[in-house]
Amino acid sequence: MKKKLISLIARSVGACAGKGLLPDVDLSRIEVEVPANPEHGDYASNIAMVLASQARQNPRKIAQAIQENLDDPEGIVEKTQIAGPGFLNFMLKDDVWRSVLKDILDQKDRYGCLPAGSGKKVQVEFVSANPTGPLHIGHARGAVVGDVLCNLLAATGQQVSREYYINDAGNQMNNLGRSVLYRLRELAGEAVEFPENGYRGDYIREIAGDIFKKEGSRFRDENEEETIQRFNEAAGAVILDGIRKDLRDFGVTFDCYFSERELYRENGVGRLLDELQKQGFIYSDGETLWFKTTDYGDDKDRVVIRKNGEPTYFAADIAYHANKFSRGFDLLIDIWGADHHGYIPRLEAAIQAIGRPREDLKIILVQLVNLLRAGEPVAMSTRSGEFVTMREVLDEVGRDAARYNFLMRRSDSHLDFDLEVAKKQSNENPVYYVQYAHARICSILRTAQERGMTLPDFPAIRPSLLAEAEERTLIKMMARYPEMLEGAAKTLEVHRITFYLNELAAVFHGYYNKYKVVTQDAALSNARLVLVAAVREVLKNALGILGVGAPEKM
RNA sequence: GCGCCCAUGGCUCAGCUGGAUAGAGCGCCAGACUACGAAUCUGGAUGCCGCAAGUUCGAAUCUUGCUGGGCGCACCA
Repeated sequence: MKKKLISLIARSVGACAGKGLLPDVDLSRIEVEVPANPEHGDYASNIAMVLASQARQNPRKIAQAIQENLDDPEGIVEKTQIAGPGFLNFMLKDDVWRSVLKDILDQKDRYGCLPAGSGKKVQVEFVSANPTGPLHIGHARGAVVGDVLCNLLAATGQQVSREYYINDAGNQMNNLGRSVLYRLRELAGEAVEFPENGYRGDYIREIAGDIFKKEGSRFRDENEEETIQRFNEAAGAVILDGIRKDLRDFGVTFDCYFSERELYRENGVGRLLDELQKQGFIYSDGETLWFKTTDYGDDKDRVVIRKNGEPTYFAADIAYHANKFSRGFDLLIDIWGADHHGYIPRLEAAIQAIGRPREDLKIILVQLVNLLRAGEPVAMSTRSGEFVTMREVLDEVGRDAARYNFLMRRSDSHLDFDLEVAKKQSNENPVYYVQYAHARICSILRTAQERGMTLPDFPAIRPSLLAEAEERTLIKMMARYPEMLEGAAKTLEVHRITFYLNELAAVFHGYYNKYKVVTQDAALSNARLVLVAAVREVLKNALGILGVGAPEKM
């Protein structure tokens, strides 16, 4: 709808320019929006004010010229008006609005979506937690935001690949193997002092227990370094399996799990560093190799090969992102915990050094979650093993409520997650508000069916019967749904979907309490059944993108 | 010390990339089921949009400075 109006305005401005009324201007700056106040029309454009400074004319005069030169071959505009400092307001014909109902019922679960393959090839990397322990609640937020973003991008035509990067080469993994070894020694009856920076969670004891059952004290006959390496891999595999299962139960799946070790096979990291050194991005100070990230705005250069000859995490990450691009993606999106924000400049520097514009990598920071129980903070620390896992949250509050709660804030804003509130099935918990609207409509349709009515085809109803203010509001809100999705996809802001859903559900609940859908008047009932069926479809589609269920009964 | 993010009713937060009278939910007060589901609805009170300048037709939104809070600042990942 917006697009149609923009092209109407663009043609009018062009016509004005042709007549010498206006200078030629940049048409890409035409904006159309939905005014906050319905009296200001269905849509409004600020074009005249934008042009005023360029054209050095009174904005109202410009608006008038545009208004007079509007050519509306499809006949969608009922009337226009000039208001305020120079807004051009549009009222659309009722038929235009009612045709939205037809679109929704025709397109069903594709309503609001753009054709597959019409967009870019995008890769989204998210979660990417080290397989050193189960996922906790902070990972859960990143998982949901990433998953929903992928759904959203796919719905708006992008070709999306979901990826989990496994940091399985490095010190953290050695800690894991060592932690297992020490628990195993305890089981074998040795008196040991557990390493300071070891992982203390119970899952380590379980893994050690399994190994002990299988092989007893075999570790005593082995070289310690080799044993740790062996336990790293064994424990990492077990933990990663658990992570995959938790994610799957949370509704999050990946197309690819990419192992950091993969990068080191056939010396991929080394070869890339050599290449960059040839190009002058890497220099040596005799002992270590440095990447000149300051060339691209970082505040200092970064080490890629340590004094001891080992590559840093950053070195691997450069190779990893080069690898991603080599797989043909137009756009990479990384989702990180906000505590990693200091890492952004160096990675942006790196992707520019490997020959990509900065816009080809977008990094979404997800703020940390404050976990509460009935208002009281819950202490969390991975190392000490005192933390609430994603699994526990899932079991306690359920998938739908947990996911919805993570989507109620902008991702860069802190989130208080209260377990008691999230599991309450009450009005404090917005997920049920939206789901209830859906279930209610299903109930209405069941009732209609019991009374012998069937959902009529759109052409069979008299759309002019939908004349109540609430009905018009519902229709207009549903007409905005595709625009909302596009905006959310463009800005990568998934929370917009949640807010939209709350608003649509609110308008519906208000309508429901005021008017009856199934009445003695068959024609009116038919029209209203079509309306609420359309609302149900939009609710279901949006909930589907959020990965939240749309129950028919609750 | 340097850098990034945040600051909007009592609380938790939106505010569609600069628009018209700043909005929701929770909480508080008062009401609505012999009704297609009351997990719902209707009405009411609450705001120097942290402070101060600047940019312009127009600022919660952009710029700069300050205040206050969070997070980073490894040859960890």
